[in-house]
Amino acid sequence: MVNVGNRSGRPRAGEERLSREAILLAALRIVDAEGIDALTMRRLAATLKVNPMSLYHHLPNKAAVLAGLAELVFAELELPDPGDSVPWDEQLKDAARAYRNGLRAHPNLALQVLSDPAAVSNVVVVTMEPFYRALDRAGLAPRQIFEAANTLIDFIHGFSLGETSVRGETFELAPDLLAQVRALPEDKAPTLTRIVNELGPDGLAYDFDSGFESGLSTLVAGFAR
Amino acid sequence: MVNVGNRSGRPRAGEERLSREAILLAALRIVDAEGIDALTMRRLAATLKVNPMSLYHHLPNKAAVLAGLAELVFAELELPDPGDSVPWDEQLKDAARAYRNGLRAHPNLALQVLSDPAAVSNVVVVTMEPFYRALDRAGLAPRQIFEAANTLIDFIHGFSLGETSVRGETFELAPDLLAQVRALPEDKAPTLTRIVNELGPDGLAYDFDSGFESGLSTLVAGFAR
DNA sequence: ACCTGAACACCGTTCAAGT
DNA sequence: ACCTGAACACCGTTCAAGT
Repeated sequence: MVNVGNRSGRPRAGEERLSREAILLAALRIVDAEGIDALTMRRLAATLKVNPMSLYHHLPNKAAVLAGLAELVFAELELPDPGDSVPWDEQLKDAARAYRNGLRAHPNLALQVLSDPAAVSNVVVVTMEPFYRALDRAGLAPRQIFEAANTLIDFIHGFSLGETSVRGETFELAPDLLAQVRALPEDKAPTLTRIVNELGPDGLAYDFDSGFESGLSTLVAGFAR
Repeated sequence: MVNVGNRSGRPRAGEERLSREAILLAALRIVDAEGIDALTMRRLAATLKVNPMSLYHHLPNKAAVLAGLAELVFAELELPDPGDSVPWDEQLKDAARAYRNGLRAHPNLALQVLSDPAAVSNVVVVTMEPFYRALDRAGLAPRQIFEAANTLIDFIHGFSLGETSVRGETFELAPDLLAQVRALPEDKAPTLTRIVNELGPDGLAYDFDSGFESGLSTLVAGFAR
């Protein structure tokens, strides 16, 4: 492996070995492959074959790296806008599905992304047009559109949090609901116990896709009231 | 300050200076007061006037401390169950409000709590009875009850994530929506731009309480369809 | 301006030794 | 079993020095 110029000193113009973008892309690869805890400034520098301190010329600190990653994930997000060729509720659902899928593309980053107010605020501005357009077509008033969009986003965020948190964890960490309920003291939660038993093991095998669709349908019905 | 026995060696029975519970309570105080990053094993030991390594006799590692904190927060959670004296939708809303308030009690811990699958799974079992009872009274089938409860929980989680993330941050981090939208290129997001402009600065002053209520109403209407 | 090396003030955790 | 002290293998970041 040729060691192309890890001498110190300022590189000539156009020969910079780093850039904010290159650093963030390398960071994203680490996080995607090994999780958020694997991302350290030193590790990041090593994969870029650079001194750890060099990073600080492009990003002020580690928090900025994480914020930049949230930005990257949302920048990749492109909600489809089928225009008015489909009913408003399908338009809304499609946009919601695309948003969920965008978050799933980098599950190890979801927590970071969803808890970064600046990133979330920005994504609302950049990608929410299909949401607003669909809700407008549904005939809602401006205030209702605003609140409906927020409610839908909150649902997707909460859903994605659950969906991405479970991934990669051992199943011991998400113990079987049926067994847990049956271990409850008698009559501690009678309705829950009855419902869970009626559903049985098969009915409780949670499927994320159908859970998401169920939530979407409920919300659309609620908006349409 | 008297230094009561920081000699080494095993304490006599009943004179143990530590316990899992005491450690977790001390950790909770640190996190509540100074945020999750302030919690280190060394810092935690210092506030307990104990050697850092002593903690490891009660909790296997730092991850176990964080998991224990999530457990604590949810253990405090007590959803009111007014029984059948109120309509089912009020019963459901009240339980949802109580759940939200439980998460707000420790905002610095919300992220940790919501992303801990074991803790979330456990809270569902222990506190969701009012949700299930209300939805049962609404006349939903078991499968619908299960999915409705999940949808409601996801909404509350997503909402709480937004609510607690913004807290304590400088407002620069959640830039003004109106200004952001107006900075967009012409016709990038026409509907969004129109709606936001119609609402104006006052209409956009987001109020978490009314946002939560709006989401609850939408969901209840959707469940009742 | 951009990269480097040494250094500072921390981390979580292992291990051997005390009682 | 429970607590301690020293040590290991890390962190993020500051600072002075190179070009």
